Amino acid sequence: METFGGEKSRARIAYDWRGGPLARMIRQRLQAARLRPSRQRISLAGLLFVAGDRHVTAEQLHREAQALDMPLSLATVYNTLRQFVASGLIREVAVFGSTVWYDTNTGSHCHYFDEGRQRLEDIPSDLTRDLKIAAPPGYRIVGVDVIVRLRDDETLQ
Amino acid sequence: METFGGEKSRARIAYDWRGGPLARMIRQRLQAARLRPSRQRISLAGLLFVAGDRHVTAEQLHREAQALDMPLSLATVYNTLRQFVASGLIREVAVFGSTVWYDTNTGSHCHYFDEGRQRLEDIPSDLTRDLKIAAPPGYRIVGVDVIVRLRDDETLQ
DNA sequence: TCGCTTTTTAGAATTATTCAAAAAACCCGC
DNA sequence: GCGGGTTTTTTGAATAATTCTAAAAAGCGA
Repeated sequence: METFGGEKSRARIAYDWRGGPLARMIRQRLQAARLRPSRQRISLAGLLFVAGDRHVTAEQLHREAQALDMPLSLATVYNTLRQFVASGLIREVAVFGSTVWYDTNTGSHCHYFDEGRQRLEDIPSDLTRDLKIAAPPGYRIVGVDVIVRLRDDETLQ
Repeated sequence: METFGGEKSRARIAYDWRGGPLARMIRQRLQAARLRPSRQRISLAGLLFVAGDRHVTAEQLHREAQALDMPLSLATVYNTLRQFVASGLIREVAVFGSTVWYDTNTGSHCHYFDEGRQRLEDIPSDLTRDLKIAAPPGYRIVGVDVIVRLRDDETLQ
């Protein structure tokens, strides 16, 4: 096991991976979505798509990027997440509270929200398949959000 | 058909109903929830519970109260709605966007959200009955929110 | 009515997010 | 590789929804 070992080398790692094979895949993904592969977009896409399904807020993602010395502003995180949503790379999830959550899994599925730890997670099975929903006349369904709010037994009382 | 006919008489109506039979029922409801029946709480409960199921934001409710010359501040509307939620008189609904919605129907049911007109409505049948949800070990389910987002055909394109 | 507690209020503070304009980065043809 | 037009990013201000704070008002029991 190896630690990162200091500011400089972390910076190099954060910078260097942008030339690697992972970065090439991400560039392709961005290009397919007609988004110019800028440093910042590649960095953020890296964080989002490297490790399976993720659920993050803009603030969280920004902190993560900073911890890895990826130079980008909070505004860019917000902009980029919005663009990624618009391009269908990720999706928004409506949760209680004032914060918007982003989910890298764009398929049809539902969420648990842990109110104590403020964490969002996928529900393994797709519950929405069981729902028989019809749009009222004159309307079209643009999305279905199911969120199951949880409290862990300690927090509960 | 009769109009309200001017500021004064609207003010009297808004004030006077607080002595009537409706107000008595609302007082009882507040008392049952261990909330002191202040003018403001009675006024707001009146707006919320007189006319069947309602879906409102704090801002909307405040405007409504002002239009009826009920004297109360926006902060009170926010406080009161939070207390009503805590007492189980109403419930919150998680919707996209930064605004919290309140629903006077506390039973298990789902919602349509009209994104064009920004309006929330109950879905007649209770879809959640079809959902087979289990809490992960160590957790308890404190609520299930299903919101079906709609666009009307004009707004759509 | 008096006095104690709860509630309300106005306005400041906070939080999450968006906006606007300037600076920087990207990309194309040469 | 280099200028020039376009796209992105950035900083800081602006906004929107909500909460907080301390003081004033209202409610309530003796």
